[in-house]
Amino acid sequence: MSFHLYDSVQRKVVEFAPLVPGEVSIYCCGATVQGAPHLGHVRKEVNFDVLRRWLEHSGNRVTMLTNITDIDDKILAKSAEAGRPWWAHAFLFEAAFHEAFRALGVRLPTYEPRATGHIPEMIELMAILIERGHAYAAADGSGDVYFDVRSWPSYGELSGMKIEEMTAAEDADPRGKRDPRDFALWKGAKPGDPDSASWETPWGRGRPGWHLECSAMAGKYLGDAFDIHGGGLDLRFPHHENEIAQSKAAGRGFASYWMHNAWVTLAGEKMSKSLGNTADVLAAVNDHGGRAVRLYLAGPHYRSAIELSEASLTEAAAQLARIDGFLSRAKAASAKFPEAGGPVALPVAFTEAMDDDLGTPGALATVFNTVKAGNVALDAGDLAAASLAHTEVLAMLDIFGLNPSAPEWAGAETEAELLPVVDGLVAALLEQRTQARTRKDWAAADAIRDQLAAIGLQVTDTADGPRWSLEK
RNA sequence: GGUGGAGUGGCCGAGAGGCGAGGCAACGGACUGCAAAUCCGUGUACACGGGUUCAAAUCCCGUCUCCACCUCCA
Repeated sequence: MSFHLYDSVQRKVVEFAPLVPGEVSIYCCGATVQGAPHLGHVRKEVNFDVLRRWLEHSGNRVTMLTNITDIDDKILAKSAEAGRPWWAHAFLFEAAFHEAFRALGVRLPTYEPRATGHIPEMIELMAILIERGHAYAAADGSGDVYFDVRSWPSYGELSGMKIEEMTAAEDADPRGKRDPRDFALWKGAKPGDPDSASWETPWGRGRPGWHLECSAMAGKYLGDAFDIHGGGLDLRFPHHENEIAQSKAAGRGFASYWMHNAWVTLAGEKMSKSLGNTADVLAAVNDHGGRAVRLYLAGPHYRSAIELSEASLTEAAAQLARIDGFLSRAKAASAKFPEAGGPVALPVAFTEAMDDDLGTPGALATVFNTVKAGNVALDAGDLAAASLAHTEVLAMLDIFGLNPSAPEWAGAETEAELLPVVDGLVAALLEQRTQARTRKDWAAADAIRDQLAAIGLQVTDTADGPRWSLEK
């Protein structure tokens, strides 16, 4: 079975066929860098990072494009509040997003263009749309440029909404719009806006509307047509609907497939800045570890809402501990493993699950089944089977981005440098404990173990001798 | 009002006509000096009411509840 995905336009799972076999282009709407990232934001990054890894594993060269919206109403408003230039504000939070991604092992996209760096491409796109009769400069001379939704018959193809049934926002100021449902491609500069926040166009000074930048940048880096467009479910309307309209009306093929990830919820409600129910990414990583948070986000299916709680993060950490427990057990025995022959094939159940619309829950179940099989093999002294399970588990964790020895988790250099030192010290103590146990001095043996436990080191006795691990 | 989605065991979370995904927690057992880890075992779950079918968590009809989007949102 080849890769299948749920396409939000067709509303069903369909076979995936890239425009160019072996090459996949993905555009994924990125952050508006107006404030700090929360767990909801990073779910999208983790989900699409797993998609990217899976497509690459399946033999594709993936070009991943994620934009940064570094100019918009909120950035201007919030930077003014904070008393810093809008561009400094945007950069501050761009860095915060990057830090959150790093903490979760999310790889940087292939390209990550900023909206403000692509004004000429936007002007070009607007010129085409105006020429074709799909856009117009506002009659009030404000410098606004609008897309004429009535000029585009298939407007609504993604969201399923009909223009007649759309209710215009109550507080919307129609300004120079011909129809209240027309959306802004470009926003004319307003009095009081910083000079640096507007650019010259044939229709007056102004700045990009939110929707236009994505079409302009996707066109520049991925071409008129590309494979997958992704983003959060809330972007389906209006943002993605508008992207489709303005791109196709300009004669571009745009995306073949649309993928949308669901929410992280808190008490059943979507996490969002406007509701104020956000959870800080770095705090969660600090409490539970980046890999546990990543597992929490990547384990459930990307189209299911997931409820955030302290318990759900703790459980993810427990799941990871089970996997890591096997990995360290297998590593301890690996010196005796037979030579591996050839590349590792992933378990069929894993591949089938992932090929079916990125079925991470089924794929994760396969990880656990393989962990169990590996533990059974270790118990039975079946080194060949244990070795196979070990390599399979690592290969599956690579797809999830959870392989503990992968570069993205080796980031903490000091940790990596200190590890051999700690290992040597603990080994010396464990040697003393082993001697105490040999002479059945349980009090002394337990004292050493308790001492280590007190500083967060857990000692486990195994047939191959004691092992230690850090409590999370 | 329009457009989508959801309700599954103590908890999280898959599945989408027939065999109980997986994990966490709990209980029993094996192993262990003890513990931890590991393994073995233990569950008659699918919002409610009808219907179709040999068979329904899954399909149909109705009802209830919740969530999201409708030009700010991952």
